[in-house]
Amino acid sequence: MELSCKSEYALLALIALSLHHAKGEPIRICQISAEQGIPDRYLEQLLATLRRGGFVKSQRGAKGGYLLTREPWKITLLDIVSCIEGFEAKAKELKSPQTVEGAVVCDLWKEVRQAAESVLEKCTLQDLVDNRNARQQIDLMYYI
Amino acid sequence: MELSCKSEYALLALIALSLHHAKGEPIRICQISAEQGIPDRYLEQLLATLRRGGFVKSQRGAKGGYLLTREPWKITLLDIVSCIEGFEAKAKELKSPQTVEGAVVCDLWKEVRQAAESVLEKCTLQDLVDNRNARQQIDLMYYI
DNA sequence: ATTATATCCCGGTTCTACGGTGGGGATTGT
DNA sequence: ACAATCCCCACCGTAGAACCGGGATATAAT
Repeated sequence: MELSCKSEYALLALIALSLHHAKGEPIRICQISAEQGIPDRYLEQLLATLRRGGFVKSQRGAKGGYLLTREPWKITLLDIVSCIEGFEAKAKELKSPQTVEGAVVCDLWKEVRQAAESVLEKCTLQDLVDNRNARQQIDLMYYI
Repeated sequence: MELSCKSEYALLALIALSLHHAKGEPIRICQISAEQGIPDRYLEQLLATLRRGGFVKSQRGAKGGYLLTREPWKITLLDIVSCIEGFEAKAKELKSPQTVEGAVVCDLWKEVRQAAESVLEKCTLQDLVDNRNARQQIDLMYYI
């Protein structure tokens, strides 16, 4: 389970897409990258991965951009992170332990991974958006 | 939180040290590396890190080797992994988020990390050793 | 004292992934 | 036609992982 900058960028982009999702209009890469401070050419790659993962669809040409394919509450964060971090993580698991000690540590690893994944599994993209809106309310109160 | 091969090697080495801990005799690097299938020169580096972290002490010269400095039940796995994966992980936290969305994702990251760390925190080196012994019993039963 | 044994410490090498950049091509609304 | 926008492929620099060598140093046995 990796929690790299990559996954963070992907979540930020999907939050941005969720916020505009009601309108039904596509959002441009450069718009997201400007709002969230993500290098646009890098974001492009991540959105391509998310598109292949079936989370977003793209519309090419003028007035084009990206759209969510599903409602934000139908996407768990584990789905997203798994897509971004790739499936070669599964390949790493395949190295079956040769010793008793190796098996014990392997079990421990699975337990830790499970703990992390359960957090991501319980949380949907909509939950993140709700958190964002709640936090923005708080910030506004301080501003007044 | 990284769960790399590095940490796995370190845990295996410390399990091996725990198993021989009662005798009070030091164990050589080459013995551990042979038992656990760890490249000896690499293991040397990891044991040096663990020594600087205060988990093991070394005895140089003939009949030398490594020894645990504390009892296995006084060492949590979080202690070990934190020592091995380094403290620059804390530096990564320092990048305070610039946007509301960034803050939300940062909170999520902390939550995931906390979940993983709590698993490691609850488990001591002795627990690992006990698991190992229990598993070996099972293997023996199948063998008979 | 000498020697064998072991760690210690310095360095180098190879490989992979991450974060990021660039160029050219395909598609689409106006 | 044209501009806007995504698509694809390739590249670069850096960092860390995993690993290897060589020599210095400390210790025990002789």
